[in-house]
Amino acid sequence: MVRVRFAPSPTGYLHIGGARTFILNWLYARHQSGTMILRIDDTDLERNTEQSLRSIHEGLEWLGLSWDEQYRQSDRLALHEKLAWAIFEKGLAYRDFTPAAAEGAEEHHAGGTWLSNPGQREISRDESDRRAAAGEKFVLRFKVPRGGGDAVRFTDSVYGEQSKSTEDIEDFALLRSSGAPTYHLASCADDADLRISHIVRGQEHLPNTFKHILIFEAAGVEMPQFAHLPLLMAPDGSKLSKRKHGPVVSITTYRDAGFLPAAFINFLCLLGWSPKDDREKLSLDELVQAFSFEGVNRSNAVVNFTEENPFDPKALWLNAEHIRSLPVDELAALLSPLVDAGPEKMRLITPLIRERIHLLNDVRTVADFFFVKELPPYDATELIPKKGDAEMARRALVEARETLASAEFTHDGLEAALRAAAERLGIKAGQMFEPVRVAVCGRKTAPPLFGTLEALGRETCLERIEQAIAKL
RNA sequence: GUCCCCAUCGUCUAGAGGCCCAGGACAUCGCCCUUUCACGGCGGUAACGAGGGUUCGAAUCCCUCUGGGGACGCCA
Repeated sequence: MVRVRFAPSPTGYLHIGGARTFILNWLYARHQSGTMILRIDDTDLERNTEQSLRSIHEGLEWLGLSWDEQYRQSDRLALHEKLAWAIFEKGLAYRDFTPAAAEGAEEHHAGGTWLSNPGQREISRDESDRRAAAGEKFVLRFKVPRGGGDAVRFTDSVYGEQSKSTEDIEDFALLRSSGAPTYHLASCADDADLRISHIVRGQEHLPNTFKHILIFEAAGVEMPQFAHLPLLMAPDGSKLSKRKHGPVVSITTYRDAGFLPAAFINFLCLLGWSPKDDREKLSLDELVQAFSFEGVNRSNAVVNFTEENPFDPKALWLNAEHIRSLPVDELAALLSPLVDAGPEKMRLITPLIRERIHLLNDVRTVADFFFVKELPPYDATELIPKKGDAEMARRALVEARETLASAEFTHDGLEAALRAAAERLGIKAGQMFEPVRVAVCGRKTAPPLFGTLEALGRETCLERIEQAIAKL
């Protein structure tokens, strides 16, 4: 039975790296008909915030990927402590009475890896118990085996065979001097208790895994399978971080800009994973179907954002692709709240703009003229068609006014009427359409003309053409 | 400093010894379609970090270097 978990610590908003970890966990769970667990790793009381917790839920809610079980680590402290002392009783952990290092003490790193504080491992059990009973502060450390030349080994589903000499693993802490469990202990205790079968997380945890293996072994529980994911990087090569890169890495930024969750998920999956068959655009079902750890890459992936363009161009393209493949009614329903338009009108407009927007919010700029009473001011010279002059523009508009007053107000009817009008004036169709387009849209770049006229309605069209004539 | 991981076009990637003087996608450039813009179609520019091996043959295997990233906390 596959059981996976996403275990964020609520110390900041959910960013795209975290979202990607969640998504790949979720895909694996669904692919295997397994269980997806959300576990809030909130053992660091100092840094936890309720706001962060809300942000995580908000982000995951937007993605629309559900989880089956939820836990909060702070509710399970007793479990963690119990494991720590069980390990201690087995003689695999010891009390370290060394006072906490002063702030900024860096001398550890001077001569290689720090392994343990001098003398502490050797304190006898009796003395250790006595000093603890006397109220002396201590931190409980794992007693990493020394001297045997042993190595800790495991097989990562993504990175393959891994091993690390125990000589390179320091005696990490299990319990702090406050008695509170550390991340390593709490995480392993919970993973064991929740019977997590696969630990899928960022590659930054790869070196930690050796410590976790030691804990699992000491706890005498079945070893979970590990799968580490390549990291998401900023274009400058550094690891994505909330602090350094700000809102561009927040998942809500994508939501608020008008990404479709399906497109966003699709994009994140393609960073560090590939279906290996040249497919780029995949639906959620296709992703679930195609996902496997074999498809996960080992090298880090850059999210290509810049100051001017906060979104990776490929993300934008994928979003446009997903938008285009949405049924008109569905897309119209998503769009109408953004521009405060009725569903009727929006259904008419949607087919005109759906090939022209990358983000849902683009509707505001691409289709703005559909929703304003008064067109923003534009230069009268805009009305002049190619190879024409103001007089031609005026004649075209006057003719258009006549024509549109009586024409059948449908796409085909309007096209026929305006083409005939152009012929009557002896000008090219384009020279007829251009002034009309600018008159009704207020600019040269706009959606297809006939559909636009139809959606705008006869009254508005005539009004705007009238105003344009007045400008000339 | 010590340990771990990684290394194919600008970016995301395919490639698990001959199918690769390296394929796809985005971006970019050009052409076509076209009433503008977009969509679409066609085409171009563009990559195996370096050096050694192994092999008849290496992007693919091994070693070294270089480069990048990560971890070394009583944070997670």
